[in-house]
Amino acid sequence: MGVTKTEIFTEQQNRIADLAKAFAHPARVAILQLIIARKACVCGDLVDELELAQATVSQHLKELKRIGIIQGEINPPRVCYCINPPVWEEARQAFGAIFESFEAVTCCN
Amino acid sequence: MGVTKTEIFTEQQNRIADLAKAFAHPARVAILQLIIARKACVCGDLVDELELAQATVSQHLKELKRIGIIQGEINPPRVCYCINPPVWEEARQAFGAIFESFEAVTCCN
DNA sequence: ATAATTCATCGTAATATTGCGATTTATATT
DNA sequence: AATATAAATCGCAATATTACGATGAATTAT
Repeated sequence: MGVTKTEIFTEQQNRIADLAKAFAHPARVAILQLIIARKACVCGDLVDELELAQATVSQHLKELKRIGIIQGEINPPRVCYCINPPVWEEARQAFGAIFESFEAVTCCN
Repeated sequence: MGVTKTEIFTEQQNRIADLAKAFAHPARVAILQLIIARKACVCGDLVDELELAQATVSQHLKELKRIGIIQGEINPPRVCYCINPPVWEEARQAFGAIFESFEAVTCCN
């Protein structure tokens, strides 16, 4: 039904899925990379760098904010975005744990 | 339009987005965790473990196969799934690189 | 005050995803 | 051959996502 049955999964599984969504669209990957590369926070420069309309970029930023992986500081008339370190660390830990959980033991090889 | 403009992003950005999609739905996270936990490959046991219809599980498996992160071995009448080590390693590297690229230097704190 | 800017949000359109029942395919068993 | 089992695929419905033009809100500059 296009509606994910979140209630049948664990909190952890739902959170991992959410964190993964931050990277599950190339525009968001590009936005995160730009924010990181510029160390200083980026704002509407993203619109210039990406071939996407301002409204589209704004929507991706909103999604990244919802997940919590970035934060925006209003610095009128601009808004300055940067990585939110605690959530970034949370994501690193979560994915690190998953990747470590598998030790190349497969049956079909 | 619901259609991602993949052509305006780099190969790498598109690939990372694809790899992230493997983890961007709680059902797929659960499936990967089950496959890993059972070391031996899981097949339709997934349907028993998850409260999802067989058709739904099959579709998630198809997506994971498309990405390449799992592989299925036909072992009639069952199909045995397991992690595809090279792609798993690719994902680990890709996310590792991203997470390392940020060193807690933010402007808004 | 007025105009210019930056960005968020609204509304809309198009496409994608999620989920499942029903069916099909493929093989094993009888 | 007929049946049973396992899994993929089809077709549909419902919801989500992606994208953008237009508009609105907030602030700065004139």
